[in-house]
Amino acid sequence: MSIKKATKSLIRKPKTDKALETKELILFATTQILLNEGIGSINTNYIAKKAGISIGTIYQYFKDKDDILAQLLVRTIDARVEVVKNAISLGMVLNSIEEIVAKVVDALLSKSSEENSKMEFILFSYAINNKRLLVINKMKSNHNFFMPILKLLLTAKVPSLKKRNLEAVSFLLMQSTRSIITGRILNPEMKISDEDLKAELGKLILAYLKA
Amino acid sequence: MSIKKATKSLIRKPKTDKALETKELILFATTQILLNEGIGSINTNYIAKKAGISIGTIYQYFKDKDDILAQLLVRTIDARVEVVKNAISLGMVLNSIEEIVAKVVDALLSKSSEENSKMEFILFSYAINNKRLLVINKMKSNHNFFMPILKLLLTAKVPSLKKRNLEAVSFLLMQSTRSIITGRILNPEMKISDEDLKAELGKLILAYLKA
Amino acid sequence: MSIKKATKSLIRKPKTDKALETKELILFATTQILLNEGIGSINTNYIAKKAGISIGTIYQYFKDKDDILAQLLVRTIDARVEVVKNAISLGMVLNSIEEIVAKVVDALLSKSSEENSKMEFILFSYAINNKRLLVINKMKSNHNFFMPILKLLLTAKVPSLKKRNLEAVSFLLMQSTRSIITGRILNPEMKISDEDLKAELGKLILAYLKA
Amino acid sequence: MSIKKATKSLIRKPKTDKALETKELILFATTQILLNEGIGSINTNYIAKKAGISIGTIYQYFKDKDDILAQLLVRTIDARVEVVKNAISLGMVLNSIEEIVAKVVDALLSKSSEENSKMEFILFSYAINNKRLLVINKMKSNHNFFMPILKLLLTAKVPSLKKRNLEAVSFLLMQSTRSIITGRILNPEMKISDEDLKAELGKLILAYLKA
DNA sequence: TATGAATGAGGATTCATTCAT
DNA sequence: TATGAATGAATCCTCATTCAT
Repeated sequence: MSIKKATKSLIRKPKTDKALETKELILFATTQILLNEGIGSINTNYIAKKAGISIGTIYQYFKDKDDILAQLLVRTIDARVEVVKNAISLGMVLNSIEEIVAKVVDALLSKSSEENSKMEFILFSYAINNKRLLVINKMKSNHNFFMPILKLLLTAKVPSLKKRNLEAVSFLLMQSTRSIITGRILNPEMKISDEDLKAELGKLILAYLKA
Repeated sequence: MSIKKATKSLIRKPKTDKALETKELILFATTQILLNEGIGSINTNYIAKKAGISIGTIYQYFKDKDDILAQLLVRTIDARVEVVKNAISLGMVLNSIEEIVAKVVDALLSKSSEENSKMEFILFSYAINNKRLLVINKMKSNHNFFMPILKLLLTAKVPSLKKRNLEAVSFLLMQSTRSIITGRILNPEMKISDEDLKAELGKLILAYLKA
Repeated sequence: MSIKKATKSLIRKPKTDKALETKELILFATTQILLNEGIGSINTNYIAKKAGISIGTIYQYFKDKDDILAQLLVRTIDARVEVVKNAISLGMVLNSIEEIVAKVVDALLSKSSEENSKMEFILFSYAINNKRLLVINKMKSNHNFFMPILKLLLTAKVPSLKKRNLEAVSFLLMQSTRSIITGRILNPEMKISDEDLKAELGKLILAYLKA
Repeated sequence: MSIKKATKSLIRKPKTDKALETKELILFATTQILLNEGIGSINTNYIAKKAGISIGTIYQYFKDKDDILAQLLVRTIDARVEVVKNAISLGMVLNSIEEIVAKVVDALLSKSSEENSKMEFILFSYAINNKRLLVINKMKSNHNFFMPILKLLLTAKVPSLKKRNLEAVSFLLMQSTRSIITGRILNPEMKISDEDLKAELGKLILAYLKA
């Protein structure tokens, strides 16, 4: 997450259990601060305090502050990929497109995905706004991994899509889905029920696929 | 040794042409920095330098740094509202829903809206991530102004919508559209042509409305 | 763009000897500047320079500049209380009122109390003039601690006082004494000898008590 | 009130009524701010605003900020002198010392003297704390003017004083009186009534004179 | 005389990072 | 490995004062 110098790099790769735990402590504390107080409250001394360790220790495990955020974003993205994978992989490829969409939408909008979505928004916009290349590349590599699978699935299930710009279709689908998830989180007092939201998102995706 | 002095803010409300011009200079410089270097590069001394004025002058017209960004976001949002207004207002209420959607999509994705969209993303995520209430309220009041109009238009043109949760439908439409616009800007090397994007976004909206 | 971040204050409570020493260094440097150059010359960079530390270190131990002054005033007040306590506590309650007054006056006007008195004037008037509540409250709590003792002592030694407004008597005694001490310090070229001053102050107090 | 440079000095000595009024406006606004908000809220732009004039105009009548405060202090001191003069001058030299003391105490502690006392405290401690020579000298010249008169009066009325250090006696009297006046103002919630305070101050002075 | 836009030195504070122990 | 004291560059903001109109 840093474009700066590349001098010393004696970052410990934690091997002992204890060390691994310490690293988790740091990432956990950071997550808590991000979710509860926002990225404006993130600073290394505060993270150390929340994690119950000393500031020096942070630098045993992370190159710098951005490194913490970057690793956290990577985790967050991976977690979301996992969610989607789990929603589909269960032999579901045999199901109808309606069922698949329902499953995926359900997984993405589930309560358990909420924190991840919020983290993704916070960290992603931070990375974008500060031109953090590492993170942006991670997003892209992720995109590149997912796109072929999505395209394959789509053309298999909705043959009519073959005639359309699949790149664009996938892009629209992903962006829409992402923004609706985030929108709900950023508007906690929104009156729309989870059920309605899931139903409408499913409807939007299917209608668009068959358009 | 505990209570701060509450000096009245002596912000100048520019009345001279000269003063008004200076204020514009500051806002323009800030915009340039935001678009070209990102919000991470924003600092008052740099703004002053870019604007060709002294640091003190900034504080004649703005309460603090955030005040500059807030005023800029307000402008940005107003500009987008204007774009949509212009796209619709031309007696177009008589046209078909297809034509209306095409016009609006065209306006929103036009080259001239690009900077605004980027600004909106930068400033909005900054405001959200730093819990800036003023801005969030501005977004809401804007939302509250637009929603009734949107609902009216939708039910008039697509009667079948009356049976659905209009709140949810509007929310999905607005979020999707917004994120697709932003997504294109954040991915400048994306291979999808503007024409394809406009066509697909129109398709998405119409398909969803008729779903 | 309107609400400030409320980062928890990460003030170090010095536990190492080193740290404790550093904090003393800061307080000592501040005292020197106050006594020699006046509160108009106080600024954090200058304090750091005089203390031989970096500016950041100050903020490891003090919330802000006022916090340094406040802690210094608390010390100053406590020191004066100590002076009076020591002057009386030595089984002196058995002595005559004349002896007690003489002892207290002697202690308060002693050379060793001079710096304290000057500090008290400087810091107290700063606190008053800038509406610093913390300090004012400290003064009051101090007053509340001392008043009952003073009243007890006075009525025991000068029974006739029972008929008078003890609150007022104590107030006049304390204010007069304080201002005479300060007056001498603020007028270093005054021609009155220390002996004369002590004698006269004693006379004033006793005469008033017996009035 | 300034030890700084002595370059340009094109200070207007107001001759027209209008100009005189403007100067009064400035002094009045400054007084209001000092009394209501404290010296920490004094700044030239704020004074100009409160006075309803432009910042530039201030510099037509005053050399710099300190000049305003200095002129205000001179006025304040003169006003107090006037109060004492008026209390005595009315052929009262023929009265008893008890009557004279009562009159003076009454005048000094009167409601109409309150603002003056507060101003004196604020401005005087400001001047002392910032080593403003002009003001300190004004205080001294005032002192030098008053001392002989006070001494004359005292020896005439209380012959026994001739044996004592008159310099010291006068000093103690003036300091005590001053501090009691100020003390009351700085402790507005003090429970002692004005009547009691006046009576006690009179008692203190007389008892001391006859000691 | 009056205006008020502009200036910029001065001073307060933050926070990522280093390094001796 | 862990600690935490120390650093100081970076940034924000204030306010007395000037000067062109």
